[in-house]
Amino acid sequence: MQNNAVVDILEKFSDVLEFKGEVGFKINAYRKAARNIADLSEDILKVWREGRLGDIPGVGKALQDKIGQFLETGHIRQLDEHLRTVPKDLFKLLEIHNFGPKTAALAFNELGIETLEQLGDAIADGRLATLPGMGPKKVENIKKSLEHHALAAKQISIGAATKIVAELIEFLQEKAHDKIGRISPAGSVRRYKETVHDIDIIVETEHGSDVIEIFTTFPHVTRILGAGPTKGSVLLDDRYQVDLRAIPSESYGAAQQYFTGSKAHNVKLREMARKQGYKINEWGIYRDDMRVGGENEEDIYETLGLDWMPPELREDRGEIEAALEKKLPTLVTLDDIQADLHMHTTSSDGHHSLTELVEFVRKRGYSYMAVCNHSKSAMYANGLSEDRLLAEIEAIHQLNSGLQDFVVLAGSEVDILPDGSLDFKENILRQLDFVVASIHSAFKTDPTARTLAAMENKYVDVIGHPTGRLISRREGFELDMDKVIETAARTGTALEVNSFWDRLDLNDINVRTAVSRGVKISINTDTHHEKHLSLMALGVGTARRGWAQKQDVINSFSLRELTSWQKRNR
DNA sequence: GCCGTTTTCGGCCCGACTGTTTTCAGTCG
Repeated sequence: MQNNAVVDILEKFSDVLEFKGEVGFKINAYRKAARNIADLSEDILKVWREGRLGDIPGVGKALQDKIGQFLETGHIRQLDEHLRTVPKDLFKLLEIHNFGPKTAALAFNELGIETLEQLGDAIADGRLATLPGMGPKKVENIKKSLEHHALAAKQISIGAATKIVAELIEFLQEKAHDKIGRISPAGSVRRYKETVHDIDIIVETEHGSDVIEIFTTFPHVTRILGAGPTKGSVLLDDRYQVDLRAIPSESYGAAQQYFTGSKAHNVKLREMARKQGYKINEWGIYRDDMRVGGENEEDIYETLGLDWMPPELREDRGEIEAALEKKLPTLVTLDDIQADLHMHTTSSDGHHSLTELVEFVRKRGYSYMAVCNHSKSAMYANGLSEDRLLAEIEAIHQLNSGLQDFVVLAGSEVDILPDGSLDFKENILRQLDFVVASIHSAFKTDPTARTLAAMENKYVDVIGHPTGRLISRREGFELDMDKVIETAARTGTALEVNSFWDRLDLNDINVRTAVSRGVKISINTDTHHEKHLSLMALGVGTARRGWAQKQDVINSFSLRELTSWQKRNR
C-alpha cells in the first residue's frame, strides 16, 4: 500500500508551504487531507484508479491532481520546484523544538543554514544570535533542543506509556495525597493510540505549584523542562517527555476534554460550538462570556447536545456525527473479556508451565482460556511435533477434569506454510478445541492467498496477527485487507487483535472496517510470560478505537457462545 | 486548498507561554 507514502509527501508539502510563509489555511488543508488518507483502510492506489479520490474528505480538485501525479510518477512537480529553493535538510531542521518554520526561513535566508550540522556551527560561533528577534535565551533553547534531538525517542509505545502513567499517578497519590483530587491521563495515551509523542497527565488541585514541585522529584526525572503553577514538564530517563497540568476543580472536566484531544476532534467540536453560539477552551464552555460548564467532561459534550463519548473514539472519524444522532457504539470493555485465547507455555517458547499459567489466568477472573503453542515448523520457537501436541492435549484434558468453574481449551498456533497449507493435517486439527493460524515465515510469498486458504479450513477459528507488522521494526506484509475481511465474513473466521505493544495487529482502522462488515475479532495477549497478561488492556483499547462492541469480540462470549460460534460446529 | 440547511465567496479553533518586545511574533499543543 502506498497510503503512507502519500501521507508522507503531503505532510512534506505542507512543511514546505509553511516554511515559505504560505497562509495557514492552505497548510492546514494539506495536513487535513494527509490525516484523512492515513485513516483509510483501502489502498489509495485502488481509490485513485476508480476515480474516487474526491470522496476522501479534504481532497478537492487540486489535491486529486497532485496525489494522482504522485501515484503515477512518484513525484509532484510543484513540490519538486519548491524543494529547489529550501534547505537541503528542511524536514530534519523542522523537527528541532523551538526552531519553527519562521526561524528556519530566517536562518536559511540570512545565514544559509541547510543542515543540522550547520545549525550547530552557527550556534557555536555566535552567528545565530545575530538574527533579528534572537536573544541569548532563544539561542540557548534551540541549542538544548538540538542536543536533545539525537537522544529523544521519536515515538513511545502505548505499552511503555501506560506503564509510566500508572507509576506516576501512584507516585503523586502517595506524595501529594492531601493536595490532589481527581487525576487522569490525557492526550493520546488516554485515547490508546498505538504510539504517542509525549505523555500528558492532568490533576485536580488548588495547590498547583506544590504538586508540580513534587512531580519534578519523581525518581526517573533526568531533566526539568519547565515547572510553573499550572504546568510542569519533565524528561524521564532522557527519553520520555511527561507534561503534568494542575487544574482547579471547576475546570477539571474542560481541561480533561481539551488535553485528551485529538486535535482534529477538538477542532470540529469547537467549530460546532461556535455555530451554536458557544466557546470552548481548556477552562470551560462559555455562552456570551458566561461560563456554563467545565467541572466535568460531560458538561462540554452535553451542552452541545452530544452524548459523552469514550476517548478512544475521539479522532474525528465520524464520532461527533454519531453522537449527534445518538448512535454512538457501546464499546467493548476490559470487564467484558471472559477469556484469553492465544497463550504459550514452556512446551514451546513460553516461560510458565501449563499449571502455572492456568493459575495466573484464573486470578484475572476469566472463565476459560486457550493454550496455543507453536506448531512443528516454528523451529525457532520450539514448535510442537504431532506427538508432543497430542500429549499436551491429553495433559489439558487431565487438568480440566480437576478444575471447577474454569476450562482450558486445547489449542495451537498453527503456522500457515509458504504453500498456503497448514502445519498440521486435519486428523490433528480435529482433536483441538481451538485453532489460531498465523504466518511466521516467507512474508513475501503471497501472504494474501495463504491467509485466504487458511480461512477456508473449517478448523481455523482465528487468523493470528494478520498483517505481521512490528510497530517499531517492520511494516506488515502486503496483505489485501479487503479480500481478507470479505473472506473472514463469508467463512466465519475471526481476525486477531494481538495485544502485544509492538504488534497491535489488526490496528484500529482495520478493526473498524472488519467489524463494520460483520467480521468477529479475537483480542488476545499472545502471552509468553505472566506479566504479558495485562497487555489485554492495550488490545481492548485498540479494538475500542476500531469501534468494536461486545458482540464483535469472540473472547467476550461465554464458552457456550464461543463453541456455538465456531464454524466446525455449524 | 477546501467547502456549503448561514455561504460558489469568504470563511476556516483556541489559548498559553516565551522571549523579545514597548505591543507582539513565533512556537506549541
